[in-house]
Amino acid sequence: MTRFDENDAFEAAVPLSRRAMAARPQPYLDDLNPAQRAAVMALDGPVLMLAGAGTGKTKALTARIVHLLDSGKARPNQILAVTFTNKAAREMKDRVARMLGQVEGMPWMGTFHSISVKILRRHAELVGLKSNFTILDTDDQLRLLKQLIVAANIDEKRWPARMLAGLIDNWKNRAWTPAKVPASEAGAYNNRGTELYEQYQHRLRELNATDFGDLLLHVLTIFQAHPDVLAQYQNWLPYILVDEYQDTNVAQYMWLRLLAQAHRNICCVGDDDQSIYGWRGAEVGNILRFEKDFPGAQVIRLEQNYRSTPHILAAASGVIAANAGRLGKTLWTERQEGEKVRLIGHWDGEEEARWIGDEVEGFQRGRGDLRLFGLDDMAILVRASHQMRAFEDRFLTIGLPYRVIGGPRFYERLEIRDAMAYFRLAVSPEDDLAFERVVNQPKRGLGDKAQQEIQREARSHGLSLLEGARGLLARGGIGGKGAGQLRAFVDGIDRWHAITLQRDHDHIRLAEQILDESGYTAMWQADKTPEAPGRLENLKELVKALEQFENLQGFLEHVALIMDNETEEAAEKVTIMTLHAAKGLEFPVVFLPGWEDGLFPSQRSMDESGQRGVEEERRLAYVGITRAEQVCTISFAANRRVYGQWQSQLPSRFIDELPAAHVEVLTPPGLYGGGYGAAGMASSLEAKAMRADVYSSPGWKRMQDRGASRPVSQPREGRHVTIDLQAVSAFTLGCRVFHQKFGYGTVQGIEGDKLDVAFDKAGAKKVVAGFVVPAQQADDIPF
DNA sequence: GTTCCAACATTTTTT
DNA sequence: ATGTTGGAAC
Repeated sequence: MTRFDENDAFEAAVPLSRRAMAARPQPYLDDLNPAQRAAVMALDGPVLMLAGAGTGKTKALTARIVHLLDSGKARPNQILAVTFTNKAAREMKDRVARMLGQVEGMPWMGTFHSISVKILRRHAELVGLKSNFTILDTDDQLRLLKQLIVAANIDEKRWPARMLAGLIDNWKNRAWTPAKVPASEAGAYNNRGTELYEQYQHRLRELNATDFGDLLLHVLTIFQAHPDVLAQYQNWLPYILVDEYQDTNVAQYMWLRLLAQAHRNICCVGDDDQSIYGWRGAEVGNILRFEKDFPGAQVIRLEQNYRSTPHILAAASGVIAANAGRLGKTLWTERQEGEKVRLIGHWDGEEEARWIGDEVEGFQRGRGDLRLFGLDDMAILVRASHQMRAFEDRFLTIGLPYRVIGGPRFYERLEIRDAMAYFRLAVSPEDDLAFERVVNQPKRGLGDKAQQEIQREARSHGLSLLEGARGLLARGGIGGKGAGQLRAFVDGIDRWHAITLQRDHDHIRLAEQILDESGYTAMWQADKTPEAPGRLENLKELVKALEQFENLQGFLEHVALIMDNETEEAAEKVTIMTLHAAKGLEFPVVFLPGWEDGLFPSQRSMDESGQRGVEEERRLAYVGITRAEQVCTISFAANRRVYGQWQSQLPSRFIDELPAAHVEVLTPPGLYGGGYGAAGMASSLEAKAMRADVYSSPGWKRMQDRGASRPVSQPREGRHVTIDLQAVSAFTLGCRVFHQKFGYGTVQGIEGDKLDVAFDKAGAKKVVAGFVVPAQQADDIPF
């Protein structure tokens, strides 16, 4: 973690010296194109940099920072540079450092959350917190909510805590404090949503804790309620830069607007076509209305692409063109060479994995006239993480080294979270959530009963759980084997806590001591399940990670905000990851498998968000294609096993949108000459004929022999039926409908453009009317 | 208090 | 198919 001087960050703005104004060579401007240079030089007034994929936006952004400093306009601590991820923040820091040779003085470069924490620690008392508040992660949050749900006598089965957590998160993303949640949301979570939200916030305050949403929301509240504090920050930070602006949610937007109001010197960089986080509150609208929010804003488009071949750009543009309401950009490149985007259909998912494995090996050895590619140059980008498995299986079989990005993160693993809870207890023994997590981990014979006793004791005296336990032991309120174990646990915490208070204690040694004395290490050593050795390994790694910090406290703070795990192994490997994880990356060779309707675009996205959902999926397709520098291969399978069930698939509607002139359709290899290779590009009638062909093919018979079931009739027309809002009237209560994925069902309810449908096979689901057809329409289509 | 089995869900993910 | 979770049996 980059260390910075607290005082430096909060130092009042000092008039600039003249020395910086002196003429100096400005090499960082030299290798910019005209658009980039315009974005860098426009230092007065609001700027929106619309930067398409691969157009050098990070370069322009960092050059702008350097220019701000170099021209003497701003001192390093006067620039607020916000990103979404730690990775992006790190990259920006690195690049500024490379251009300038130092970043120590840039205390306000970081993620929305890390900057918010810095502000909130200073003004915590304004929102009823102490400045040493703890930051809860999703797990702690859920446990807290569960307690509230139980206390409120709600059936947790029908109203899961996850749902409430999601709801509260959504509200916080929209900057709604409990008091500001609009009446229209009153029905949420069985009519008790707002009430529980309020209780939750109350509990958090009692625990002197915040969740991630609070970090932003509290700062927002402070800014709104205390104009003097806001004015202070406005003066401190007259220059604002924002990366990935298309991903900001309403709370972040308000946060930014308040800070930018005074000086109006804000530069936002983003690409409306790459907004793929709508489902977690990102508002494309923020970028679309930038010019309205900041009148007189300059909009600068970066359109020259330095990454991909013309064919790849054309394919991506063709797909994204189908979206409505874009700001619009036309990517171009000076490059001439390059091959077309390749499209291939496969019989099933396994064949697809096999083929891609072969291709990867082919590229590695050098394929025809193409240059050799290393494994690091190749990536497989999937829509959903469960698609990764097929590739892992295949690559293991053929011994192809691969790396999966986006598995469960290190700090989210069970054993790491347990160990961290022990550390938390050692640092702050009053941390009740940590106490709860590990009192009985390893098993100490302290089950529900004993824990309830501790709770009661603590609550009745207004003490922490640890003190409650101590009190219970003192008055003999607990008996048997549990008592001795609890005594040892309490003593242990006291002992460890005492050590943390010593100056110059060895915190690494302490960590080892905690894990040993608590019996936690022993617990995993005794465990004979196959994953136990791995877990022990992880614990060792955790202790090693401590070396970079001065004490446990600093480490815990870091982990709460960072939560990532960048163990980069050197060996060459193919990368497998989701499309979401791939944003911001690039690879010479990209494979995009699984382009089948229902998988990509995802059925759920369409059912829940209708046309808006399809548009976001389409942006995801755009992100996918534009990751490729030289070779981009899109593929789909006619049959796929989904949750252990064979399903016949239709090529993605996005395949229909690919501009044929830039696509090379590869003949499907193998036995099954069903003609699926071009199905996605054929007219619907032809496609239907081809499907009929496939179902009568020997290949399909063979699949049936292997246990595949005959697919539900999936009318291709269904994919393109778009029923406008009035046409919801085509549906009545009780009418029969047909859905691509779930088959036949009966309409149970109608709300707006959503239908509540009881499907014969899949149970009750809510779907957008545009994505089901009246049953008789489906019956008309022969199969 | 612990272990085992049936029911259940199952896009995407950062902080 | 597979992993998680809650409740019943031990």
